[in-house]
Amino acid sequence: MRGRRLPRSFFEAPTELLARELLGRILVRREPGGLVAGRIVETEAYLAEGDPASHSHRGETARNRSMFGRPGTAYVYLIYGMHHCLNVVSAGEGRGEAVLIRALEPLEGQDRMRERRGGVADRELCRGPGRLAQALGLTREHDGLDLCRGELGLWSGGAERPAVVATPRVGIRLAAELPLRFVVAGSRWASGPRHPGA
DNA sequence: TGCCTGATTGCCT
DNA sequence: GGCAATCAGGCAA
Repeated sequence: MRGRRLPRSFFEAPTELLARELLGRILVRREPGGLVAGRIVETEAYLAEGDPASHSHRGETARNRSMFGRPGTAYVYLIYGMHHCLNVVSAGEGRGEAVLIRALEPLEGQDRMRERRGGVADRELCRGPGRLAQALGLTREHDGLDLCRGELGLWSGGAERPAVVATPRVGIRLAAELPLRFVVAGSRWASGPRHPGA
């Protein structure tokens, strides 16, 4: 059902393309207590050039180092002092581009997710980048992990590819007009304050 | 050294 | 719909 684990070559792709290709894929975390997994239904692309909203826009720092790592690396950062967000490094090593995972459809380990999320409605378990990171128990400790091997990984999912809608990104001020957010059309699991039209 | 801001969330009115 | 919570990086002084 999860298909096969996505290889390095999958991530060595233009960031916008990878952001689309990640929709419908399965994010899996294998932890001592069991498996926690969900289907990606919403992503955002963050580019190296012409994208002042990207963490890499001002160059490499101690915080964003892993964003410049090999494609397939996890970049996890703390935002607003309290929420973690998971990104997947794309393009090429040293480029500083990544895809933010914004929402999942829970597939496995929902009990574990409910514990971590404090008993919210199931629809809220992984709807939003901070929420899914909390549901999977991801923190800065997971920053820099290789998604091609180890406890955290991405799987191909089924052969069917979902219909994709592109919209402006959520919650940013700079370059807010660029249509770099991608959503599985009609998914009830997507976040988005309020998606326009769809 | 200090101030300001942010790829968010959830609680309050 | 508004706003506080909370902290590290980036930049000005």
